[in-house]
Amino acid sequence: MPRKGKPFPLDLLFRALADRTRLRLLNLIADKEICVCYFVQILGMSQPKISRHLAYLRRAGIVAARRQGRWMHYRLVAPRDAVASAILNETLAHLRQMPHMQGDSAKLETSCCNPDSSELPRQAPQPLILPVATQPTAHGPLK
Amino acid sequence: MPRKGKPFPLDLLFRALADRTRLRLLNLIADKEICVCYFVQILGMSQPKISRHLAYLRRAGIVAARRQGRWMHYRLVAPRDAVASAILNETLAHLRQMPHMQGDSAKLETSCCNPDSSELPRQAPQPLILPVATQPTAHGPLK
DNA sequence: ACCATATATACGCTTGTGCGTATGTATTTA
DNA sequence: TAAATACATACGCACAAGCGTATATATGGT
Repeated sequence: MPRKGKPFPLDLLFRALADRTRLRLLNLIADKEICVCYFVQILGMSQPKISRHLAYLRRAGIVAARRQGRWMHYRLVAPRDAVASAILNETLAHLRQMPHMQGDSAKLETSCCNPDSSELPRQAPQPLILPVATQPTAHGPLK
Repeated sequence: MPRKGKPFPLDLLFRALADRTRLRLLNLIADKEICVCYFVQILGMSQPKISRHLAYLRRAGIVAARRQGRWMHYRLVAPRDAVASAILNETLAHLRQMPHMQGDSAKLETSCCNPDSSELPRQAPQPLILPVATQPTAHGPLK
């Protein structure tokens, strides 16, 4: 259950959701931790643009980052506020229904961070399998 | 059931929801048609500010207006997109739970558009009772 | 016709947002 | 230590948002 901490203002959450790119990022990130380079490749956008939107989501308290070597993995985190958390989860559930978003998710399956496997000792980063407690599922609550 | 018309972009809906004043307006309007003068009195904000936010919501296709004499009554309308409509309804349901919003709703019960009843032939405007089909309830879908 | 009322809109300002581009920072590899 | 990689951030710009103030518009009353 999401705890009821500081009164996370709802309009802050909605501002974070009020951008098409950020919605695509959130949909991709909804199921599992994802590396920045995947976002760049799947959305076909510049790395600074992706990074800035991720920073926006991070400041909004919706995602968190974890460093693994050179790579940064982003994951969802539940807003402190119960209502905000519920709305976020409901939104993510709806996003999964949209064809456009499903297209992104499909690309995630077949894509790799470094497509040119010429120098393959450096593998594409794989997301950590987090403990279930902090690993939100597609349908369930964020915890 | 909400029809699936033009692909109402979700980020547009979220931009409309990304403002504290607009959220308060939507919460007040959720149950029944409300006159602008009520908004002004309950939220304690300037009339142009209220009017501008209502215009914003109108342009976003979330509310509609009806003129009755000098007064303008605003009501909710369902976005053409099914997902947008669902998220809006879920958001409204959550708003009703928030103490701050309940405070606004409580004021609506005891407030009147023209508190100085010295010249009372001109009564405060009462909302029309619309047919059920276009009158969204607090819990149910917007139609 | 004239005035009052209710609401909408225009104007000027400040702040926030999104973006491309360039540069900074952390980490690994040679 | 130097170069390369992955990512973050700073800068400048164009534009949208939000606000107070002033003004326009529409309706009703006299």
